[in-house]
Amino acid sequence: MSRMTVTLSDVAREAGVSLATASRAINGSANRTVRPELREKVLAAAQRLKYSPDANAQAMARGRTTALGLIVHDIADPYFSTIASGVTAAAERAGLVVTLASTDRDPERELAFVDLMQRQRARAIIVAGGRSDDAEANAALTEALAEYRSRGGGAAVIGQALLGVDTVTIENEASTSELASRLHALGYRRFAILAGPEGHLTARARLTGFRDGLAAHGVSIADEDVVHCAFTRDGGFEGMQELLSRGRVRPGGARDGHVDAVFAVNDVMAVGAMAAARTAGVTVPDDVGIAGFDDIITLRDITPSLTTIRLPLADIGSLVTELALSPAKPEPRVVPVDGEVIVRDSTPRRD
Amino acid sequence: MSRMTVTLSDVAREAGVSLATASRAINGSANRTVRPELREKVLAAAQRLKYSPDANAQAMARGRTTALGLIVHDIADPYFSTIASGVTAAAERAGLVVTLASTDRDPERELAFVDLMQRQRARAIIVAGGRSDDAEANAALTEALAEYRSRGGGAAVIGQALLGVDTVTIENEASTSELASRLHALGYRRFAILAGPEGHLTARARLTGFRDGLAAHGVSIADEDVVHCAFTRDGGFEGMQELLSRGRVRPGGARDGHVDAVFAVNDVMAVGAMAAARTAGVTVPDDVGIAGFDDIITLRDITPSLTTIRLPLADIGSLVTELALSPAKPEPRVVPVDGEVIVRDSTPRRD
DNA sequence: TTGTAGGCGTTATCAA
DNA sequence: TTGATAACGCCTACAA
Repeated sequence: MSRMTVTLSDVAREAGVSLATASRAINGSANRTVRPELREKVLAAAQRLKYSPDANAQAMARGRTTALGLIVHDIADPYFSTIASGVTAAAERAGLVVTLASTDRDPERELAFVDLMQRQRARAIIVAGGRSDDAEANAALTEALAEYRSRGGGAAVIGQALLGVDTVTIENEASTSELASRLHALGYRRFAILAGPEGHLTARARLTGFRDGLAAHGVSIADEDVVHCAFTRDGGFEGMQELLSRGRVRPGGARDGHVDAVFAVNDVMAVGAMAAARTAGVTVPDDVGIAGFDDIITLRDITPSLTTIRLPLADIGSLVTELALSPAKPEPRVVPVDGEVIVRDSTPRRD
Repeated sequence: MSRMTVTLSDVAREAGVSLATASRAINGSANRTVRPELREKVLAAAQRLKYSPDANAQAMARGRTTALGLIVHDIADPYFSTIASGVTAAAERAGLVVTLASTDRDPERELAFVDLMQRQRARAIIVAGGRSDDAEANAALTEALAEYRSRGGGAAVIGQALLGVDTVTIENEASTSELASRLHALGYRRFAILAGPEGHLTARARLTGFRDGLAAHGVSIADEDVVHCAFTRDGGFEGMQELLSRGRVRPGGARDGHVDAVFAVNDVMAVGAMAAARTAGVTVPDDVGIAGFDDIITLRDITPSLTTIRLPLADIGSLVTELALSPAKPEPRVVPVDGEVIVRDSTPRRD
């Protein structure tokens, strides 16, 4: 092994120029002024020495880094990984590098990561994933982000606009309301909802919107038909089991008073619910219709195909990145994104 | 806004100690020797000033960073996102931060990212995702990684052991061979394979293993029943369409000479194939059996449930991270990981 | 135990 | 157009 590290000084010496000139030749500084002849010499020397600029040193000298922090609840979840793909794409376009944190829904780890990004002097932080109604956790994160922004960092969030920063919101209520109308128009009358965790704001909005949508048609949902459960596949599975054991959903189809359609507040829950139904000998959609939310790509081919609400997740990822990177306004911006109701085979027309 | 940035010097001054003492008090340097009394004073000052150490400056002064680079083909693909979750977990354990690149299978972007990580002086680089047989691209990446390692970086790969670095290999041939045997034992006799791209080494290994496994039972696969296609859901869909249009798979079940089971070299392809079959009025598994590879979690609930080969993807992610971080050996290590054949409803026993 | 001072690799300011 | 040289923020021998 030769010298541990080749520095710009080495290149300068090799090229027979000053450090300053070498620097200018290589990065083409603002007032680009290096005689082509010298520039060639420097570039050649750099190549010969396999010079690789130290990004940390550059960041330090320039006073700005090239990092972008992304916080997700769980990168293995297709919802988040699709958003992440949009974020990485937008970041690459902006010449930035994405630093990823998968926090497993732990507020403390979210805070820790914001702090970490602060220390890395990351250009911006993106927080994906619905908030809970844990006021303390939200306040802490709000403050951490405010502190981060007061030091010049950008920040943007996907979900609820309650962290005091630019936010891409999902039109949860409007789209679930629309979904409810569509299902009603298809002839469904008795609904149950796998509603997610009680404190989960996104879940709550979807529940509310769905209920409101039905109310507009004079249909209400009994409390016993709203089952709270985890926001995951297993949550959907267990929630449906609960409905089954309560006799709200039954094999052989809905009859007087039984549920004829189940709305799960996200796709993976809907899939879990379908599995539970299957296990119990309940046929979807013959015995009961099922709808979800998100339109996860990997799940587009399940049978029966799932009625759901499509979210442009990758676009949302790009959008939130651009928000986080654009110069901050005095007032946080809120960019709403629509969901599109997609009716598929899991909720056929009822007679 | 007060001073743009509060530095360690500010803290030192505020606490009435020297820069060195402040540094030692805050990070607890090697020979931790700071009177508790002073340490308290420094910590208090830091808190008062909301001091946040500059990770870049620290990295520079210490001569080592805290970054780990992860290269995947497509983070939205559940295969890669699950691996990524294992990588982030292991990285967090090691006190590192993961920098993510989603290269869309573009060799040039892979190279560019290795170079980028080199400049960031990342501690290690992990490359996930099967190689193609593009000798030129592989050689270029091999060289880039070698260069990176010669400068002290760690590197490890998931897939084929042909990049000259530590590798976690998947026992593609052994497991597909085993799968073939199991299917044969279930009574399947005429197979087709959705084989992925011709140059894709992982796809090729799975094809080979499957063929070999069948050969051991005296069964061979006609060339016309091996369909090359993209390594994606759409590839599986189109491949199956091809089999259908060739009349190799038909509605109403297999009869003399028709295919009674289709092996897709990964799960998302298998799902695409099932969709194509469904579209053509071919019932799975009644008319034809289908098997995949990977056991993607999100797909565990599809109907009929998919016979596949389970890979511990998250564990593989952690494992490859540990490899990349462990001190380099003169010879690259190769750690093989077994797949476990899981027979489900998509390939029931044939009479 | 604490402080002084040099160094990490670049960029940027200011003369020349 | 080029070249010294001072930052950038922190760590760490070395000295006191």
